[in-house]
Amino acid sequence: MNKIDVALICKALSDSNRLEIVQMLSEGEKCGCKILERFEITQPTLSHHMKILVESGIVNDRREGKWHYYSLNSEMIDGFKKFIEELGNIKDSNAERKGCCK
Amino acid sequence: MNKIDVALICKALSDSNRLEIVQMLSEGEKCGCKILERFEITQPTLSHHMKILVESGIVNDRREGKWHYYSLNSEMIDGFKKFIEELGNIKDSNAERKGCCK
DNA sequence: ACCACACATAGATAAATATCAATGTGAGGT
DNA sequence: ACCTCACATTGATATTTATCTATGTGTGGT
Repeated sequence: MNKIDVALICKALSDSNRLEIVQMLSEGEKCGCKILERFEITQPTLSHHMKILVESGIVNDRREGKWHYYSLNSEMIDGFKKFIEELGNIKDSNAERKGCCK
Repeated sequence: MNKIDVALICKALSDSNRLEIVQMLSEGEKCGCKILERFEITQPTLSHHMKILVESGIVNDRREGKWHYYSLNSEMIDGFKKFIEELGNIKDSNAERKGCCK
């Protein structure tokens, strides 16, 4: 997973409504109206948020009849976690800080 | 660490320039001008990005004479990692999906 | 054929964001 | 005192975003 993908996922998670939706989906697959119940937003707004989550790749959208079932894309989540896990892990390679601005 | 903090950090990481800055800081503490060298942005733009990173809490700013030394705030990074690590971990609690839209 | 329901799309608006050129600030060196 | 350097702040602008109301689309039931 590259920097652009990760930045996109971060953008998707940078809204606390969307973050909460992802947490909800940790409980398992859920349909749109079930998600809508838990928020004080209108249906078009939820639709907008779901689109962003799906386009970032971390949420799957499965249609069945009238309904849309949303779930987490665990491959994507795992890739994202791996990237984040490596953030801040010091690489000795060129960890010198001697020369600065000179 | 709560949802709002995490959303703020995600917002900070949702720009690929800033994501790259954080990766750079994984190498160790760096001063602003050293960071600026690696990007094709102006100094005010970098200043703007650094402010967002510092305000999100994941980057520290240490002044020394004329310089600003930036480094990762490992407590914050760890808290963030912990939160992300738990994303998508299924909680059995109420993982039923039987009733939907009815 | 019609209606109700779940969801999407369009259009509008207010707020936030990324970026720049220009200018301010504060520290060190001469 | 003056200049230079590292960085911040101030507008300004173009783009993106979150949200709404209103309307469209497709599916299932009667």
